[in-house]
Amino acid sequence: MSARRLSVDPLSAAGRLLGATLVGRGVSVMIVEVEAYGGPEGQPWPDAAAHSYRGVGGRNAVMFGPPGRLYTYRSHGIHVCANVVCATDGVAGAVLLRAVAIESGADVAQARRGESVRPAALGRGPGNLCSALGITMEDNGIDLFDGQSPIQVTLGGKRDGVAGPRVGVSKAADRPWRMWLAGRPEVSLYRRSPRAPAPGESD
DNA sequence: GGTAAGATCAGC
DNA sequence: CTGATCTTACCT
Repeated sequence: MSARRLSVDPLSAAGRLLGATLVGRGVSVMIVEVEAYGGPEGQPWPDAAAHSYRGVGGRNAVMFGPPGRLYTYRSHGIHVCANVVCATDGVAGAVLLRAVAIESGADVAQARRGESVRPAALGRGPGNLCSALGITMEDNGIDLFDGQSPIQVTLGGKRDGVAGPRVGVSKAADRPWRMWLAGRPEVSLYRRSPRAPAPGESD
């Protein structure tokens, strides 16, 4: 089982997921943009921006479980976002999927997103990506390496990733834990969270 | 028991 | 820039 290849720190796992293939629900995509997230103080990668920072809670239990599972959460009460869990059982770590390039099933993705959405934007953004792939909160915790799962991942692919600061977070906003494939039109434009302190400020 | 903020997105 | 919409965490 190659979920073992995700038994590493979040940034390394992010690098391994870049260029990987995700298949399920009539669509096949390549991952082109991700963000790494750590865990609480006292664990290997304390990360104030992570959902797991305050310890195991209601929604984030999957983040503390074994690698290779899907961790979904609802954002702003509206969108669903998806992470791939990394590290080891008991240690929190995950990689947020931020953008994908549709390889096949673009018609299915287009139907889910709406006919007016441009092709490069079909899988751009964490919420949009889940919409395009048909991922819902029902999928929280599924094993992406299990052939029975509705969504499955295959590692291996490009390794020419570029790193920069994370998008949307108000804490630890300067940490360069976002990675993407340079030149890909599906990658979202960087914009700092309006709630984040000025660059370089401690928080 | 109340409230504010949030790993977002689309439309002005 | 703002509204939509709801869950969680933290406060009194």
